[in-house]
Amino acid sequence: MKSLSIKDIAVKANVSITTVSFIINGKAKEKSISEAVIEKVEKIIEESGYKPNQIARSLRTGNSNIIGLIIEDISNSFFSRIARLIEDKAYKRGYKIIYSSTENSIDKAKELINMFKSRKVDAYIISPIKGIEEDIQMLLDDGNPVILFDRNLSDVNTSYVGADHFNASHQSIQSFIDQGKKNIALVTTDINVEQIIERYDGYKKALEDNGIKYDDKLVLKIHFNQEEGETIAQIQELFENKKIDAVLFATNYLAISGLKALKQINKKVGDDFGVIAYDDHEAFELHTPRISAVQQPLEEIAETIIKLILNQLSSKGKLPAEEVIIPARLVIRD
Amino acid sequence: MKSLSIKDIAVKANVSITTVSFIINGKAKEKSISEAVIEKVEKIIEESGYKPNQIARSLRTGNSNIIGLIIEDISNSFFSRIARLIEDKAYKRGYKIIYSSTENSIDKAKELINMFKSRKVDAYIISPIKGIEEDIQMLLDDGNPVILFDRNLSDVNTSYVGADHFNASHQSIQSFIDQGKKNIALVTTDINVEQIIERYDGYKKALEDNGIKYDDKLVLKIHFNQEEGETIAQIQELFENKKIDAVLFATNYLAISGLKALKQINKKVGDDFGVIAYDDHEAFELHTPRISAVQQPLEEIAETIIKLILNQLSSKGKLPAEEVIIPARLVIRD
DNA sequence: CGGCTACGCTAAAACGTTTTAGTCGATCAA
DNA sequence: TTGATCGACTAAAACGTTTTAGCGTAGCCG
Repeated sequence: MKSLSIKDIAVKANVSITTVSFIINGKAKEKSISEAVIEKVEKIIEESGYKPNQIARSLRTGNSNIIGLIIEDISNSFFSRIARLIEDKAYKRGYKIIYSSTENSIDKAKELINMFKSRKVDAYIISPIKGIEEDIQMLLDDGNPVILFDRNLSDVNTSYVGADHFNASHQSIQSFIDQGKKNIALVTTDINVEQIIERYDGYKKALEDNGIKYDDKLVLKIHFNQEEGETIAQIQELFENKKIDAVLFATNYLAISGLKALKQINKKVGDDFGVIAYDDHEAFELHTPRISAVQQPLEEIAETIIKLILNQLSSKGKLPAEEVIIPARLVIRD
Repeated sequence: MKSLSIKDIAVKANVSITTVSFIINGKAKEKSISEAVIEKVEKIIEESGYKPNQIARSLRTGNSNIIGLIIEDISNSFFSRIARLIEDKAYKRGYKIIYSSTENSIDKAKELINMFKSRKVDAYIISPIKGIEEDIQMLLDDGNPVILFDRNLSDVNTSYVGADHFNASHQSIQSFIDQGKKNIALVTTDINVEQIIERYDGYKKALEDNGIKYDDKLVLKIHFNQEEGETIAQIQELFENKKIDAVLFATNYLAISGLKALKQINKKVGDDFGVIAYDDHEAFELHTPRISAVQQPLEEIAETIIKLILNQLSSKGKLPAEEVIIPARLVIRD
């Protein structure tokens, strides 16, 4: 069963294709189509269940009402939650979202950008990785709205929305120090992205501000794509061999692995061993004792992203890049 | 900067559009284009960075190399994990995935189907809800490959991939009984979908098989879209007012809420109070004590879905609907 | 009465591909 | 010599829309 086309409707209504198109697009009044014809055509459309072919539409108009969202990994709860919020908000404004994960692979990221480009998405929301600066610059040069989030790319002049990682990290470490902790570890990843570096810088600066000497041996950089088992082993090694009374995990999945590691070596979180995780997770609230965490304001981030995108879409000319840094919240538990 | 079209390439290479198209689509040999021309054109394409406009392609060929994935909620870890696996596997076979969440709204589900339809996706993977049978039937009538997963729709004759919810639930309850539990509660939702009903049936049957009388008061049906606070309150009420020594949560988010509820009223999970969650979650492994869970074999489900889809896509005629039920695994912890 | 504008509608071009049905010359078998 | 086949390529239709330009009639102004 072939699906209906505008032509079928035109024939049925005994009017021209043009007329039907005007009616579909709400230009009937403006183009002075008579009330009678409008009603007749609308009735036929209704009855036949005709839906315009969006592909033909896109081909003709050059836009798609689709926003492309490129993230690191949809199965990470930070991203899946933000994706959901963005999807929701975009949907309410008449936009659809297509998303896809890069898995931190430069090649896949490039491919995704190309795919979105050849599908003529109207705008791009990207949590980028180093190595795709050129591709992003090309999108910008072609006049596409692009918003980076979560991580910024300093070499390229785009709008960006993200949390204040430096301060959140600084504040976390400060809270440890205020509790009298001295030997504070940082478990982070080796991916070379801004927000991870900022968290590291915040850690360092807080130590310095309090006259505590930075010790390289207390910082563990986990290789990004490795097996969880190995991660756990490395973390255990850190905790068993060093004198440590507090630790900041730079991502929520590291914190999860870290908590598993602690559990296995039977080291308890508590007054004499503090833990803070960056990015909250359901498991932290449930853990005994409950784990403190830095919460990124997801709702606000999503809302800001959508606002910036819509601004850019509705303005003809290019808008100046805008950076929005949103404070993160340290939630102290138990 | 307008993007290049096949015509630009043709002009540059001084050949016809047709020739370029043949080369792009690997039909050069078959259409006996000379080696020299092939090389020349390929070089020009390479240098200019030309990418075919997929929209025009789709319009002409009627397919898109895109598979539409419709799920309940991307921020639920079960779905986001399966989405990631499906995306990955599809990607390796040259297909892209577009996904979107229904939020259990019939209207949104219908809209999504229409959106995918008008974008001419090649196939549909849907975790359906009751009320969209007709829409799915229409997709089938139009000859589209459709695979349902997670939940089946008995009124419509589609392929389906899902876990064996009845047995998993039965087995869970049986394990409680084997431990000597007598008053076993079930916390489930009121959404009227097959897999939830099967879990309920498994619960009932296991009690019956062991000569335990089914007690309506031990079954709590949580309204789907309600606030978490209310859910927690209801669960607390259940536990405080009834004599209960074990509970099966029918979804992982209910289990999360349930554990929060238990924590607040300071009821400990342990030998005299057993908990099993349906669908595993990182929080369960980390909980003290660790929480047992029914694991759906995500990897296998994703793989099976993709296989069925590809089979249908590559066979011309319609294939008979196929139901694949995959056993779930009860993981007993601590 | 001639020229304008408004009304109600439509023909046809354009968007960027794929694909069918050729064309034109050269080679080949009979 | 002729008809068929092959090699190398191409013109043009088609996919389903949107949109520009325009057509014929009627009413109105001066």
